[in-house]
Amino acid sequence: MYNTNINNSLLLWYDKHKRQLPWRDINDPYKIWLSEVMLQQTQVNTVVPYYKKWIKNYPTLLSVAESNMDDLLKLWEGLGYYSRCRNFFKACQIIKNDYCGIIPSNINEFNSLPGVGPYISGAVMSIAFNKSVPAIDGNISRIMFRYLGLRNKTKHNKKRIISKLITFIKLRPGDIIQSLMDLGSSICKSYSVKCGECPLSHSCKAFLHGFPLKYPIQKNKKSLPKKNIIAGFVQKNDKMLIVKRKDGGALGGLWELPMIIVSDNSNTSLFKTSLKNKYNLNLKINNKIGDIIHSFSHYRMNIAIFNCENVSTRIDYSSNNNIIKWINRKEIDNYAFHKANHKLFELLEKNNV
DNA sequence: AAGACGTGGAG
DNA sequence: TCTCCAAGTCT
Repeated sequence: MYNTNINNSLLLWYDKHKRQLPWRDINDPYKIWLSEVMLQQTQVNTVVPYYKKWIKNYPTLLSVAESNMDDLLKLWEGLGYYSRCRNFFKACQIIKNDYCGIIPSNINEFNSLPGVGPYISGAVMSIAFNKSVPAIDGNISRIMFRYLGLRNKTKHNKKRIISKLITFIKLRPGDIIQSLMDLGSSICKSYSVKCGECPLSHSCKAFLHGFPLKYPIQKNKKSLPKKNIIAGFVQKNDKMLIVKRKDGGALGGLWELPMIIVSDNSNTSLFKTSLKNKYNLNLKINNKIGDIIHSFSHYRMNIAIFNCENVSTRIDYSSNNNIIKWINRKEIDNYAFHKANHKLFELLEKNNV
């Protein structure tokens, strides 16, 4: 059941080729966990500066648990998938309150925390606690499909992959898991392979069959839907209006210029109505400043931004529990905005608005 | 179970 | 410019 040869080959390769990363060669489960959360669907080079900045500000789990959502989101700003940040914060608070601040080394307890799924629990168990628990991320999945010569991502095949991985990880499980991820990022990539440098090629079925890139079969994706959006640069005296997005939804907890989805973003009447309904603001909408394009993983948006004046006579902005603020342009850095806003801010600068 | 959820980089 | 991807999880 235990594959000594593969275990040795991987460890030899890893000891020679492992990447030096800020979360390597430590066994603090808090730091390992944080790195895994940040690395979800996100490239290593993107994560490194965010990870360093976070650890500098929050060196311990307790410091996170005692922080607040706004400050944490500000550190996460630009990294994307913001529910990761919200869930990590919640999970740290749960550990503080229910586990005396100690990260549970029991996989079922750890796996029950928000934002912790099968991959992260396996990764933390193996890397931080040195337990022989499999962890399957995109890299390891691809490598194992190729290694076993499997093409279809069926439930049955996924089970075979887990069983096979378990035979690899008896000795130094955390290093084996990380060696496979390094292998997947440098040698056994989605669209290119260097089988000549791979420590597994001698027993890799996809390699032996001659066409490793054909394993596994990729699903073709649907094209991105497009959404038209109107945003407003709304001024009152020297300040501009920003609004906070509702927790829980997309980009939850982040700030943005007021914006709405419309079918035709040259028609501003709906925008005017929306700001009246949501914030009890009366707007005079002036010239269009420009457009920006911004894509998410699941849709592409075209945002037209208009110059607006607040002409409300009454100061009553508390309707519907919507949180808004009037800020000076110099205060932008104090709030976490999603990327589309930074593109809009650049546009304002460029047009001397 | 398929779609939502962000962003930047590579080709 | 466009498409696909990069250490997944939640609903």
